[in-house]
Amino acid sequence: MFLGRYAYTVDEKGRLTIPARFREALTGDVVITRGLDRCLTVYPAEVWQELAAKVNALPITDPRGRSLRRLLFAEAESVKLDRHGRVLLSEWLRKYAELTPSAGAIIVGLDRFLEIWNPTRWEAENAHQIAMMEEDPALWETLHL
Amino acid sequence: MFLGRYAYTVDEKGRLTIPARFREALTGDVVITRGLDRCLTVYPAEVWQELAAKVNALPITDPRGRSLRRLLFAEAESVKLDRHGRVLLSEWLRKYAELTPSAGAIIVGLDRFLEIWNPTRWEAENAHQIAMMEEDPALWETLHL
DNA sequence: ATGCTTGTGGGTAAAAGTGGGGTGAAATGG
DNA sequence: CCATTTCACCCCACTTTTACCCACAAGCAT
Repeated sequence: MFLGRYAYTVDEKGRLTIPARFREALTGDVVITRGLDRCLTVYPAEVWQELAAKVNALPITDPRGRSLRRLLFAEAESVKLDRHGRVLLSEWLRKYAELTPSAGAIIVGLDRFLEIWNPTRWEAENAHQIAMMEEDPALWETLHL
Repeated sequence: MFLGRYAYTVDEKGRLTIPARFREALTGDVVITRGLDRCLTVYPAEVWQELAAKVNALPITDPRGRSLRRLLFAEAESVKLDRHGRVLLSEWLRKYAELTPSAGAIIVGLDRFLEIWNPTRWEAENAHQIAMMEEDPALWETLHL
């Protein structure tokens, strides 16, 4: 269960530390790929398998299915954490999510997977989220206990 | 079943004592997140699971689903009580709910979960509740209990 | 009164975060 | 096919933060 929002640095080599409390669930292979909204997504192997299966089930005749396939699979990387719990992000992925040493990175726990954000982009997204909820309070209904 | 209102202090390290009578129901993981009206909410693990399951059911391709997911999970923290029944609140959550060592905190039992309030905000909210009830009793009819 | 439980504060040892250097393997070019 | 270079991986070292432990103080009940 990944929860919370953490600020970390990206070093000159393109390495990013994963929060210590998440590492236990990321011992094996980890898949990093492009996410929607210009962030990166990080999946434990099992969760990735599930997601891949769902995408593979989409008919190849659906243009949206083809796009989603390319978005997820084309730039995906299977990596392992190093001894200090860091992952090496390819230059391509770093560029996609605008991750630089000076800007740093925000790691967000989303229950079953993680997202990696450029901090200023995350702030903007956050403001956007709040605005959307205020505009459309009915969305909160989903949360009724 | 959480009931009652209790006053506690927040120490310099950001720790907050949970009332002793509540601890029995909070032995495992506890999830703390921001609530509406600038308070924090505290959920036992089982109650949180219910919430999380509902949000996870939303597809990632729906922009509103993504926003809701990020709102709920990103600002939540999974914590354990320490040996003395205290939780450590992140700086971010403390700032959101205006919790400082000098102000202290009010813990409110709300049956299935708890709320944590800045004392003066709680008083204002309390007065607001009563005023609303007295001014326009008809408002409450819609709840038809 | 006197134990016991609860609330509060602080100190310390361990772990986490960050950066840099060396080594071997793969890639590139002649 | 060989020489050179680049890059990823592993190791080490330093700094900061976290979490655990203990000690004291203040009720409450016996």
